[in-house]
Amino acid sequence: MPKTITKTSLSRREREKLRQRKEILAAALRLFSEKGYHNVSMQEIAETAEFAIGTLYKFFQNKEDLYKALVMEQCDRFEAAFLAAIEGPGDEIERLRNFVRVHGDMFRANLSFIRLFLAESKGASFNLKAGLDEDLRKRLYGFLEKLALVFESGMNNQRFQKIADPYALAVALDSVIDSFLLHWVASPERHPYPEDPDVILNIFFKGLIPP
Amino acid sequence: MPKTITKTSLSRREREKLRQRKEILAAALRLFSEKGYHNVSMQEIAETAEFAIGTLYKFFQNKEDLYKALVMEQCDRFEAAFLAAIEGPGDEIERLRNFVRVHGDMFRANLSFIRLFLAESKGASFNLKAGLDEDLRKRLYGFLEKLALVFESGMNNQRFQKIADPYALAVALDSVIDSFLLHWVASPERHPYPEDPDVILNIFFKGLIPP
DNA sequence: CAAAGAAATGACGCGTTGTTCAAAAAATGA
DNA sequence: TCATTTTTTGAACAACGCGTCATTTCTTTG
Repeated sequence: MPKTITKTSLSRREREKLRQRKEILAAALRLFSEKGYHNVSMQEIAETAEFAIGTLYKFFQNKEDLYKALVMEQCDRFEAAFLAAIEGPGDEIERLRNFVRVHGDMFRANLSFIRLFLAESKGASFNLKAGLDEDLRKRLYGFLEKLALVFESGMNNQRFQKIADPYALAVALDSVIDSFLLHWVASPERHPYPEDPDVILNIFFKGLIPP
Repeated sequence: MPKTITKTSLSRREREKLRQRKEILAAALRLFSEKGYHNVSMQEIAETAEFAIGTLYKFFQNKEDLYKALVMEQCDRFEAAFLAAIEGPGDEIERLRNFVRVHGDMFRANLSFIRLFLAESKGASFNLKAGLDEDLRKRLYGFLEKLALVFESGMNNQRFQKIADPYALAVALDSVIDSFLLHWVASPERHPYPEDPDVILNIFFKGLIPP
């Protein structure tokens, strides 16, 4: 009767549960990414994950709950990767380059989730009653403030000129990257996401109007 | 029996029909903007517009049709205004300023539609079976090509430096404006949409890295 | 004014979907 | 092995919403 569970390793039962949960979320991710919240039924998720409908309700209170958990957990991964890039080593310019690069990498590796992610974080998502979008927007703002710190720090040590408010620059850079990625998703051959981060960053680094 | 209709003025009946159609679309716009496609029922639209459900089907084949017509007609207005700005008089810089300004004006005047517009044109919209988003994306691309011409022309007559591909610049400017507007919608007092277009344009005009 | 035609109405049919729960199956442990 | 507990299952339920169409209301015309 192994009631006690070590902090680091869970009981076999619990590990099994987590595995199942992950499988359900994986199936749901695939479906939601392809068809959107309202065009996927619990029936469908259950079939794809090879569980009975009832089983889904052992893990998630309802459909909304399942969806929220899915989006939130994916966002955790994205946020962690982006933070690592902008708070890692290197000067401000190098960190911005890393950010652009990691953004591209993450999106390439999670193609199916991109559209869902952009829809939820940028465009208005009317999927859920109690706004998931609000939670996500808050997280985005929090991240943008940290990205703004990179610009601010660069301005403080004379590496950057004060051409705009740091937060505004953060907003701008993030949106430009997302736009480039969206174009890349739409037609990868016509609008490839640049290997060289400076293709994007030069828009910010260099001035359009000659000095 | 006024069967013949002048090209310019329609019969009383037809004018009446158009008025009704407009009223239905106005009601639908309000509802869809607030709650999104899937959270608005035909019942609700009918009640808001003060018609019977059946009447809606005199004007639109089905719910999707109604929604598409709504979004498309709104986009017509936006596109026309934007085109007037970037193809109007003035040098390239002035035209870009106009574009930023008009963008702000249009959005301010159509607040309720912004989120819907961004969701449909930027984020993935899974609302409809046969992609409205694809149509809109095509239109967006077409417009961006015209916006790119402004940058190209500026480069050709030495007003602009060739810091990036003109189309890339168009994508970037458009996305930055939209992002600023989205932030403004979320909290108008904290992130006001700048009266002075150069607050946004300086990100492009001036270089972050000193020459 | 009355008959014929046109338009508007909204209750209802029908399919869909989220959620429940009693029964079946599997796991447990003595 | 078998009684007991835990987990899984999926048919049944209830709610909902789109779109239809028989009926009513309004308009036109003779």
